[in-house]
Amino acid sequence: MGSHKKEAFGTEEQELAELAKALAHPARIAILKELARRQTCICGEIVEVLPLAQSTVSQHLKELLQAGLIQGSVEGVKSCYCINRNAFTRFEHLLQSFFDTTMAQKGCC
Amino acid sequence: MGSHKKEAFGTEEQELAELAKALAHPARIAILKELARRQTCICGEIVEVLPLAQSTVSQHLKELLQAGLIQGSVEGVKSCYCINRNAFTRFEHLLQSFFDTTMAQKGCC
DNA sequence: AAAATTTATCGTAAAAATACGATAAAAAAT
DNA sequence: ATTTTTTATCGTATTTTTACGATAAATTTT
Repeated sequence: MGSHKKEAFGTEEQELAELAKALAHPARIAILKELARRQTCICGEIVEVLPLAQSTVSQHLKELLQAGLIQGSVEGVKSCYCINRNAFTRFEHLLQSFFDTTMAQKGCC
Repeated sequence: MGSHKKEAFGTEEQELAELAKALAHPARIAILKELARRQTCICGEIVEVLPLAQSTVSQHLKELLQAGLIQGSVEGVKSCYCINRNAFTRFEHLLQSFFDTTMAQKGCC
């Protein structure tokens, strides 16, 4: 019990679910917004903006990285993150086709 | 410790995160697609389509209900679910403004 | 060289999500 | 009236997520 079972679904569904999961916490949405807001894609000032400990923010950043929504590069002792626009575009396309499918017909309830 | 901390963020961020979380599992995406596919918004044939136990599907349906993405009505012994188009529209708007914000400028990495 | 800064990772704890079987409750069929 | 069907809920086990403090590793600053 409590297993995965996610492999049993289509790859598009899995992909969309993964990306949606990355957005499934307000902290990560806030991080993405903050990364977009700063013209310099600077890093751990994010920690100052969020009401979370540094290690927790680092963990959220890691999840966003794994989902592919952000990119990171080390710059001296500071790490620099920024939005991965390609992944965002892919995300938009997946959502588009999802909404196209689900909103196609009138509701019946 | 594993507390919430979600209240510390903006309501729009919380709202979007909630909706994204509802999409954060392929089974729920598959359920929504199936509900949209059938012209009659019928119910637990979903169980036959998904590779999950009846109780698990029921649990996923409950989460979709709580997120507001579907509506349910009891019809005799069968329960009938269908997509809540209003919630979907709201979801689309929230995503729109999120993408508008995050895709506004060129990446810098 | 020593101290301070920055960030990732480890360890840990608590909470939430995932999944199933068993069971209950209600309606339909026999 | 009894049996069957349908679905929600309960109990439980496992896994994942969330969060923090402590620490390590690397680079600056002093």
